[in-house]
Amino acid sequence: MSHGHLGHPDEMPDITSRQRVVLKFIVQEYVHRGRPVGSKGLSERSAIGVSSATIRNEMADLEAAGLVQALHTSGGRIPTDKGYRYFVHHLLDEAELPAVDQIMIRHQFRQVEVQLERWVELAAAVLAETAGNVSVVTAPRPAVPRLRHFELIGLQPRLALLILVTHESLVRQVMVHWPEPVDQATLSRLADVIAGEVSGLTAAEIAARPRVADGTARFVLAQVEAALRGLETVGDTEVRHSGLQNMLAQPEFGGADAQRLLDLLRGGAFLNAVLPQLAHHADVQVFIGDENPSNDLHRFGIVVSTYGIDGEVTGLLGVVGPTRMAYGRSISSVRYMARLMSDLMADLYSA
Amino acid sequence: MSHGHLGHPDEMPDITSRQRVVLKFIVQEYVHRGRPVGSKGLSERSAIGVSSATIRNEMADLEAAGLVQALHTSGGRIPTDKGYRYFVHHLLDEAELPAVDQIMIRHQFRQVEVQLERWVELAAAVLAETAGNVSVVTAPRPAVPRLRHFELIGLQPRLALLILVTHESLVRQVMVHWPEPVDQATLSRLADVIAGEVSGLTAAEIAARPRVADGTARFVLAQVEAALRGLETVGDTEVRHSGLQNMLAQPEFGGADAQRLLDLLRGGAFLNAVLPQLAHHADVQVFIGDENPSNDLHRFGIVVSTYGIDGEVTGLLGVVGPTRMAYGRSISSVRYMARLMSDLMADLYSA
DNA sequence: ATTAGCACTCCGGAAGCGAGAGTGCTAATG
DNA sequence: CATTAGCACTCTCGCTTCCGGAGTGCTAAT
Repeated sequence: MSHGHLGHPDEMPDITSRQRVVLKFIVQEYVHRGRPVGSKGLSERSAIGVSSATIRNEMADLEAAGLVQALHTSGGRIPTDKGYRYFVHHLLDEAELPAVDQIMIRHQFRQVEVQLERWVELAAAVLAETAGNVSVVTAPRPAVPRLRHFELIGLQPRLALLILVTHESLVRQVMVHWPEPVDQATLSRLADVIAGEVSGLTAAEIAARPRVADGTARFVLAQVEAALRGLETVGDTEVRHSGLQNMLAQPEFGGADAQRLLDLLRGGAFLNAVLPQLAHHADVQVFIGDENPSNDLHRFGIVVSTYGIDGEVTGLLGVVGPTRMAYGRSISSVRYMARLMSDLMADLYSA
Repeated sequence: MSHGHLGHPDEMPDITSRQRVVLKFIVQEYVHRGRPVGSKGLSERSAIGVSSATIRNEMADLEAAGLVQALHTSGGRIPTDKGYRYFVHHLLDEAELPAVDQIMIRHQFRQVEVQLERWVELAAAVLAETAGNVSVVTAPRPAVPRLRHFELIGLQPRLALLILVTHESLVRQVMVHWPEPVDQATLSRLADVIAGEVSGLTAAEIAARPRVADGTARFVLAQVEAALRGLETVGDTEVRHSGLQNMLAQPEFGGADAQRLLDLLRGGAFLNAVLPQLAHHADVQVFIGDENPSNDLHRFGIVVSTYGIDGEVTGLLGVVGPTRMAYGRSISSVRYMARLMSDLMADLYSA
């Protein structure tokens, strides 16, 4: 029952086992119904078998321990961020994603075109659906991409399309303006020659090579290097998201919060906030409320995992929701999707 | 002052020139402040110089003509869809986009990587920004794409990446599973041979060719044809959108409407609804409220234009907002962006 | 044709009110 | 000693009520 991997290793308050049951029920009930939960309803609806008065005492203790709070003098308790965290750490029975969902998801992936971009897209859609929240997925990036192949296709006398494929099967296309007109024959020749020399290298290795004499060749090399380097930098990574409807449907998350989240997702702020916090172990990580790095995220809960092939290509995938979210389901979904995407990457990458 | 091109050619009611002034003021004021406008405020704030009583009479006439309506017995008038339409047709002084904005926009386009996908993305962002609404942009599609070049890159013994470039400089990449292992040398040979035969052709023309004997070659051809055909069908065209924040900021557009719009934008329903309505002349078109084809759109206003090179590649670009939106600004923005994108396409496509 | 004046209507926010739910405390109970 | 019934108290929420302000149509005067 201990899941130290799911988050911060802060020591948690000691509470009795019955208090744990109460806390668990409060979290589940509040997540489910959205209303603070009181002693009476708890003693009746739960199978705990003690009277409301006893519950009240336990609740008082839980409140003293900082795990729940009462918004108003009367009106039941809701979990604090710390309460959620305790729940996620110690109280969550981690079920696998239901087999029905698993089958449905695999089926969808079989339907779709075999294409990285489509997978990422689909992963976002599926994740949003199964977790019932906003999902966030980045395309996988190689740690240090190596050039596998590149191609120059003349579009106009002074304009060509440079397509490069990395060893990790990522594709990038860039338009190149020539300083002077170049014909297709020259392009093909150039591509052949240069490809032979630099394929298998990283951007840094290409840059370190001795300079070639030919001006055009040097120019192409520079472009290739720049494009390859573009794949390295995580800064411009695009964050796919999906499922904003789910968030808007939440009553407590009116326009303002959704707006903030949108702003964060656009422009990479989200990634920059989350990424440095991500430890490198492979399992799902959870950030709840004020544990989040960015102030703008302190009303959200984040369940996130990396995926891909360790040391080769990795992407990020997770869900964002209100702190009051179904962490169990989200964790199952994220974990499953991360595994699935990793498998797909493995199929693609290694023989 | 007549702009018959902006929408439906329905005949409009005859109203006096003073009524036109009143209507214009009502639309502008309502768009700006979001509250119904009454006779008193209008007579004071506008430079019209008549008393509120006179305004009331004029308003009654406008209401009889179906151009404005009173939501409640007391509480001012708001424009009807028909009123907006009249405004857009006859009352709008169409200014060009301010020079400052133009410069700013061009600057941004110069900053960004020369790449079609980036342009589309940027166009969406810029349009949302300048129009202050949700923007919608599709990547340009050729009417009938012709193959310019394609490339086969082996990833694994039985998996290869098929990259094809059309005459219009669009790129598409598809993964191909071989029925049996094929090595890179064979791939290159295949690509060379086949490319020579089918480059310059459309999907239909490729399909019509006599069958080649070699099984693998036939397989490749089928894949190429399918991929090329995929570029023809508009069904799966992805609709980029941006600026949802702007919509959420509107008080009257709570979660429900935003949700509906999101649903529409996802899954291509939006395109399918708007596309058949689009006439083929090149200028901006406006759909207001119940003029919209889809019932789901009847609370929205749409300002949209095609862009690209006539008969060659065309895309769609526009903004969606509440019927109460600043049509003038939106039209300027859309028109300008359509021109800009068309110019960029022209640079790319023709010599 | 325009406008001042008037009686009327209706929205929207403030205030009031009771029901329901929840709380802490105390005293009784096993 | 833990548990629980009972009680007095508090607070929210939804309801009504109640104006003030803004807007309207109509009529009569200019």
